[in-house]
Amino acid sequence: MPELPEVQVMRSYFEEVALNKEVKDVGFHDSLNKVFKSAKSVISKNMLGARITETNRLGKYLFARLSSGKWLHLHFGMTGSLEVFRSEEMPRFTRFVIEFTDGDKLAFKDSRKFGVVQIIDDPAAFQQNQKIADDLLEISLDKFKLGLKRRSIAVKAALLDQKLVAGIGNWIADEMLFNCGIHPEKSCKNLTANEIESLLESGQSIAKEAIAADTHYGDFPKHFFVNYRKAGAIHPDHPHSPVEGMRVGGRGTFIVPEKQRL
DNA sequence: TTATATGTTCGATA
DNA sequence: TTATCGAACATATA
Repeated sequence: MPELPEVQVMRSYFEEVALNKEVKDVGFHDSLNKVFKSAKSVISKNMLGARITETNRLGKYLFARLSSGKWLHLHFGMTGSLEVFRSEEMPRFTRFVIEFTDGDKLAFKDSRKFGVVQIIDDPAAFQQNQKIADDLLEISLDKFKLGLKRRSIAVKAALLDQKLVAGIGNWIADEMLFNCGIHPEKSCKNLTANEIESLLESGQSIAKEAIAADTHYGDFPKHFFVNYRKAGAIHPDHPHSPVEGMRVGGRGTFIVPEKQRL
């Protein structure tokens, strides 16, 4: 579930559980070591005995500052999430566990193992090295516009590119394009200034509303397109134009044809 | 059994 | 060289 709003909600959850607590132990549970982008010894060395002093987020990337000096970076891939447990058996698909001295254990779960657990110097350096753009909630209209202008790909593919703006994922991209009445395959270079502006506004308000609803699906505003995001569904505002599925930029994509013409 | 999945990266191609 | 596209990654679920 991890796009910007989901990661923001997980950040809050992480803070509730971990802030100012001391790490007593860490546990590694991925036999293929796919999610550990730093050596396990490095993760242990930096985390054992350290406290979590603050958190940060850029797009879908979550960071936790360690009192030992470096930062823990978590990325949730397609299927990552967090869950606290204590004496129970660890949750299904747990890949990484942070155990605190008060007995709480925080599980990083990720069935598909596209997630990341890693030690980094600091979020700013990480952003630079990975060439990640500004967060959707922070980016200026100018930067957003420039990023779109210098590409000639389908607008949806551009929105999903974290080097253009950080935090948009597949459902938010569809949501934005629906709101703005833009076909996902429209080329970036054919976007009008108005369309670009409304895309950014739309993306920001979607993210904020989703965070406000705690990213709980059932609590999303009724007008959210994601509620009707499957082929054949009928959006109440467009009773005669059933939702159509297609593939754009390699991703499942849904539109209301009547509203989003090429 | 087949298709799809809320993400990112890498290699091939233009 | 640079931009774009599609495959690949590992696994679960419908």
